Amino acid sequence: MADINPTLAPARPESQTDASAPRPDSLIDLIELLFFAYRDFVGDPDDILAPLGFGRAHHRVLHFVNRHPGMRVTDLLDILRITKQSLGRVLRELVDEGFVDSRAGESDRRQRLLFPTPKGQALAGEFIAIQSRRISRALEECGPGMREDAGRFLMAMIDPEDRAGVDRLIQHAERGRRPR
Amino acid sequence: MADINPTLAPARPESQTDASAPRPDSLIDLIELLFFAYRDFVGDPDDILAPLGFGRAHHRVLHFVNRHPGMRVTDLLDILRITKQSLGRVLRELVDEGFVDSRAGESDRRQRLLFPTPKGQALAGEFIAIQSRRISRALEECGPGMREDAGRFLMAMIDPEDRAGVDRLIQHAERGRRPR
DNA sequence: GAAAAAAGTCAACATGGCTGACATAAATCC
DNA sequence: GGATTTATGTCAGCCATGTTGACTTTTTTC
Repeated sequence: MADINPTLAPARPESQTDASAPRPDSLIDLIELLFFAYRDFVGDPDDILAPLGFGRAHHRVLHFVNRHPGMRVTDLLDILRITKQSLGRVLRELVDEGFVDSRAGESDRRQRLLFPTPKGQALAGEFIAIQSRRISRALEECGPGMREDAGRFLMAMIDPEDRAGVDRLIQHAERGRRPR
Repeated sequence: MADINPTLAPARPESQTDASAPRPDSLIDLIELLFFAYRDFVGDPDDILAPLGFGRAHHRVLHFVNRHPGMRVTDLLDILRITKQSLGRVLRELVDEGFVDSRAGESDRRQRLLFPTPKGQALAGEFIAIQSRRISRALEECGPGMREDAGRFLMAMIDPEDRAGVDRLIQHAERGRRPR
């Protein structure tokens, strides 16, 4: 990234900040780091998506379908917090191109349960691999303990009322049940 | 509900993980936590933006203009990594509505140097306040030391070749608004 | 004086959000 | 058994924000 224009000295009114007390200012660097970190993080899958004619929306959908095979459309809407129509467009493309399979539920035949096809699993695996590589590298640079610390920090950044749901979602995939 | 995908299901790493070396698979939870954390994080300013008829693009532009008063359009393009045309649209609205001021450079009159107006500073301050509040709360929940740890982790998540630039960007603004 | 740089603009298009209205099948309630 | 609710899908259109490509103007630099 290039240097910011160094030629001008702006006069700012509040430049007489008092460096002693913990200023709200002191967290701006974390705000910006989160911006840049996330930008690179979600940029990783782009190279894989582009040749397929897919975008980031496809990534998100396929990721969660793959993580929670058999999830309902409603579950997905709840996780992604987008409208049925927005999801429908992306989901249809994933089904048409053979990355996701949609079958009627056995107990409730109104439901369409979503499953990744082998092709879909492979693609989802690529996304996980490339993003895991970035995280893994970052954790190694930070030394031991950061895996847990980062997890706690990120969880604490989530709206308190959503944390239980997110936790269930993560745990759930590791136990093999459907989100409720 | 049975697990239909035994091929992906072994991605239940935690069951037989040895804690020594982080395997790629074990990082899926961090991938998802980052997704949810960032979603809530960037969702904060939305309530402020909506009544103004602005979107997240306006937020990003105003933030960096406010942090680096007198920056050139080129600098902003470099930070945001969007096209001149995309930026132009958003920037014009911010200027028209009196949040950003654009003046010709003194030493190089081709340049348009960007400054936040008092109104722009106030709005940018609101964004910083609400996002700082979330981070601050998260850090408190995590205990001491997390501020530095989170900073190191996030920096390590950035593409190595960009880190120096990001660091310069952050330092530059925090070191008083004087050119070096 | 020519070339390069900084910025702006026009036109067209893609992605992925959104609202509103409506359709269908299946489950559930009374 | 009929009414209602639920889960899903779909059409139509709009909006925000990204893209490419071509071109202009002003100013600086070589």
